[in-house]
Amino acid sequence: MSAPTARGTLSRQRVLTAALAVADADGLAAVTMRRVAGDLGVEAMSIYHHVRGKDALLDGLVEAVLDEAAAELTRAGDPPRQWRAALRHRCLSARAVMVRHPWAPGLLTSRPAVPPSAFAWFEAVLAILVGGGFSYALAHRALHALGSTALGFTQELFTPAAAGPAGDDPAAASAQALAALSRMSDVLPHTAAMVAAEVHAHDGDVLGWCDSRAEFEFTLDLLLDGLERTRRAVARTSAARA
Amino acid sequence: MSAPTARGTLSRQRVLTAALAVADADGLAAVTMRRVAGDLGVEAMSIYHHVRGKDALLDGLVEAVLDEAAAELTRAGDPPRQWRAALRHRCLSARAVMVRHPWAPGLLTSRPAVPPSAFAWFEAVLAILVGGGFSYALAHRALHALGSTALGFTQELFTPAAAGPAGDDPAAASAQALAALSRMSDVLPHTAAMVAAEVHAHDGDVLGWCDSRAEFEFTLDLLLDGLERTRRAVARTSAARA
DNA sequence: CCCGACAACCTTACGTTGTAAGGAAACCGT
DNA sequence: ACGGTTTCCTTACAACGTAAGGTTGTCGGG
Repeated sequence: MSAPTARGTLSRQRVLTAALAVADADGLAAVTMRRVAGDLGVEAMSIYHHVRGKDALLDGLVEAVLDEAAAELTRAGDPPRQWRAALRHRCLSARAVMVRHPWAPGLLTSRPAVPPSAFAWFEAVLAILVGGGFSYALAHRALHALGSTALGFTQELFTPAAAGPAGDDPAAASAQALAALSRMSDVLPHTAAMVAAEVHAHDGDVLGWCDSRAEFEFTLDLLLDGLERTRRAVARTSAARA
Repeated sequence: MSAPTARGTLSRQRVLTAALAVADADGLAAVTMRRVAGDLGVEAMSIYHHVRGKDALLDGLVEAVLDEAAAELTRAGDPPRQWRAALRHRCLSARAVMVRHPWAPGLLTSRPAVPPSAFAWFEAVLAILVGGGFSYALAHRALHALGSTALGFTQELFTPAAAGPAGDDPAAASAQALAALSRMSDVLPHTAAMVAAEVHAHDGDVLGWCDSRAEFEFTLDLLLDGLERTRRAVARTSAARA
């Protein structure tokens, strides 16, 4: 017969890396319980002993990607001191990882809740910003602006679903998210501080404090201003050459 | 018995609007052949006579959303003359529609190929930009910069898959995309012109002509510059007040 | 040395999905 | 009235996620 299956050879890690290999090779759609198990020489149900289910597997995948991003960050050398360079450094590192795993951005934004490991990333970005003299309000806007484009992910950061189950009551969910966040203020000091500052500024309007319309316009104007400026710059240089 | 099903009552339009209703009500995951058919009082297989399959149904959905965006555009009044205001107008219209259909951005970016109707949108944006004095090169960058954030969608615009089936040869696919595009130069003059200009500038490096790394850095710097500027502006006003 | 407990792993099975194949029924032009 | 075409239904299958429970390997204590 074939060699008896080596017992005790599976593990959450092995499952996750197998899933990642499948995604890299054949895309996210190919990441199937049966396929991942098969690649490990094992039956589908077996991996349920190491991963709660498909959703947990996908969560594990984003976790893996974010870990890789963190690794990439250190691999790319010491972070610059200046906030601008430091942010650039971070964004380019994130992008490098996303390019390696083209399925990652889609997965990130499709996850129902913000993966916990992502909070660490945001916290670091926030630290850079406030360290560079940004107010929490502006840092908040900056986070959104850099969001989908530069960080490669970010959906609605503090969307109700981010905090855990809270029925269908958005107010309760929001309050719950706030509570969860303040409980983590030791690990995520800047994030917690930012939320506190914003909540205070909007004076209890907890639901609307992340006014995405305003965020959107802010980002949009940032881009439009920048485009206008470079347009003028280009016009000037070509005029000078003539 | 129940009333005999009225024949000839179905149509691609009815199927599409039913699917859109399902997506709005219960999310994109609820858009199932059986569910959509059921909501139309019909069996699953029946709608295959009006839609080639699930994929075509989803394509139809994005088409519907983009049509709605076009409608929103005219509903929001005459477009401003200035390129800046005109672009802003367009982006905000797009956003309004995306907000109405939260599942839309995810669907847009998850579609394997750029939906044809999206090209019309890009063409219009390009027209605004070149009308405002942008070179094709800069307009191209602007398109990417506004991309995911401001337009709400845009993935890799001219990704090989955009042009149709071409096996696994990226070079062939790219050439095919170019050919398809030049064939449409009457409908999409600016798009075709931009591509032509860029191809010429990069002198045959067809594969890398849409260097996403450069695009990324351009957008990133646009944002960082803007952030720095507003940070300084805020610092100034608060200093003046003190 | 054996043996009971405990993982790790497999088997079977169910409900759901997309869709291929072909049958029945209504409509339409002649 | 009737043949053809369109429209819709029935049946069926493969692939998916996963619940339930059986089997087998490993290991510590008697």
